[in-house]
Amino acid sequence: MRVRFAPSPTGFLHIGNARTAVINHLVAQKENADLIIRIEDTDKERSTKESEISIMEDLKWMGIKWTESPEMGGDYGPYRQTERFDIYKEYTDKLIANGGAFRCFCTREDVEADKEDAVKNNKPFMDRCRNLSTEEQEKLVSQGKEFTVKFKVPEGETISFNDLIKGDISFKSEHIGGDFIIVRSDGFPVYNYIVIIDDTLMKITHVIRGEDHLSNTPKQILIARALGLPEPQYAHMPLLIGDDKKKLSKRHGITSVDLYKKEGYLPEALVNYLGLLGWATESGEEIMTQERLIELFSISNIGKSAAVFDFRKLRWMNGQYIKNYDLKEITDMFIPYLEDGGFDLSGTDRERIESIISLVRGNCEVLSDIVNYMGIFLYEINEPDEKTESLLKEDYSGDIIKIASELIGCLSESDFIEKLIPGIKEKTEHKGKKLFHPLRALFTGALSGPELDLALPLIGYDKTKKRIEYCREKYLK
RNA sequence: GUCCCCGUCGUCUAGGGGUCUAGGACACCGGGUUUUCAUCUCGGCAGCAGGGGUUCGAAUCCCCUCGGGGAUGCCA
Repeated sequence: MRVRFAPSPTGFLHIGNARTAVINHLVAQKENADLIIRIEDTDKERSTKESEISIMEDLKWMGIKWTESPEMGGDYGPYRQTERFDIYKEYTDKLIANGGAFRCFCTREDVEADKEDAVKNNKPFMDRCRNLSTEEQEKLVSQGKEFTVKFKVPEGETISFNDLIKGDISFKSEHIGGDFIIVRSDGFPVYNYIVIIDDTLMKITHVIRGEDHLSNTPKQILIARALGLPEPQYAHMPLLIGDDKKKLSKRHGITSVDLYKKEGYLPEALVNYLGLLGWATESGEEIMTQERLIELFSISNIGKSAAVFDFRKLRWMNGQYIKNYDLKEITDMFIPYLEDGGFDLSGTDRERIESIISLVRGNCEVLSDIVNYMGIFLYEINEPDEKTESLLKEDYSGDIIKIASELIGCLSESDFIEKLIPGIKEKTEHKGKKLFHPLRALFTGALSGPELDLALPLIGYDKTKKRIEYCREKYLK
């Protein structure tokens, strides 16, 4: 079994394409199949090398494993379509020679008018150049007239195939929109044409791709037939859509994998979420190792309907991974986010960093959340935000600040942890929310965060004292 | 316009004629734990798009309508 992922390098790896890649990867791992990466770069306006590089990086980051690619090579290369033009040329010549394709000299205006006419009269579109003889075609070419090459759609045929996800699909040839371009006027071949050539030449057995390609499939099958090539099995995955049920785009939030990486999503969580979208396990388990995911996965249990991409659930899932990851490893992952967030860790030993992370990881859903909590332990003073400030200005907070300030002077490094909070409680007679909320604000400058009892030892005596003094100065006039 | 695909809680889904008073997860709401927030835990709210059939019986099968998505000449 051989499957493929064939991105076009026209931007960053989109989350929808990432899902296709993940599914292909899961299938390949499950069936011990080859996974081929092919770069579909025939859109010369939009394809860029940088895009190809970033897509490959994102795939690697997600842990996708492939067996053939442009950089790795393989027995069926080259794996970049722009490097295969001589192959396509051969097939194009063959098609023109056997009447399967023809040169079309129509202008855009001609075609537009003809199509409009066809729609208006509710009859299939017929191309003007469809019946040009070879001689007439040659003559126009020699006159220097611009042309495209078109596939001549046979009349009265039915194209049907069994889609592994959608089931039996069938199209009548007169409904696929008429003769279609396979080579542009600039000589570049078009996706719909070469995709099937490459799939068969690369011995792809199962084409697993997005549903947006479903209506293109009959065209590709027709080309295969005309060329005497075998047809692969197809599996069209339902699309990923936004919460407004529309195609996922920028306005739905972040849609490219590199941005998820930047925000601090773990590749394991992304793969878990993407791999599980569209189906469910029998037992209902959702947080799974990749091995488990592969074990339970089957292309046949993917549902048929489009799925809304749920950012909230992905976040939750990512948080689960953060909470359960090996402490040393997750610390390594957090550190770059801390450095980006402006924290200087050079004076802090590794053990202390790990202790802090072990305490605050529960508050993080994405790695970048860590910057909200690290200041509690590393900065001398954490400037309270507006809400925290208004809490600190309350009378009951004032009591606490006053008592804390009196007490801290009598306490030392060795006993402040066990005596400070109990002492404040006793003297102020505050308890519950009225006690702990102001305390939290006082010690951390925020209204939420890690457990106070555990945080205090990590904050230390000096910082605690400074913060109390700071708040006394500021709020206790 | 035409063709193709799809339609179970807000979201992802389980369920494929009786075991469905429709199950789970995220989100949301409430209780408990935490002498605070979060975490964790327990509970609750909430759905078969609509209408016709078929059947003793339909979320499950068929038809229609509606809704959404996709394709339809130089994107992939």
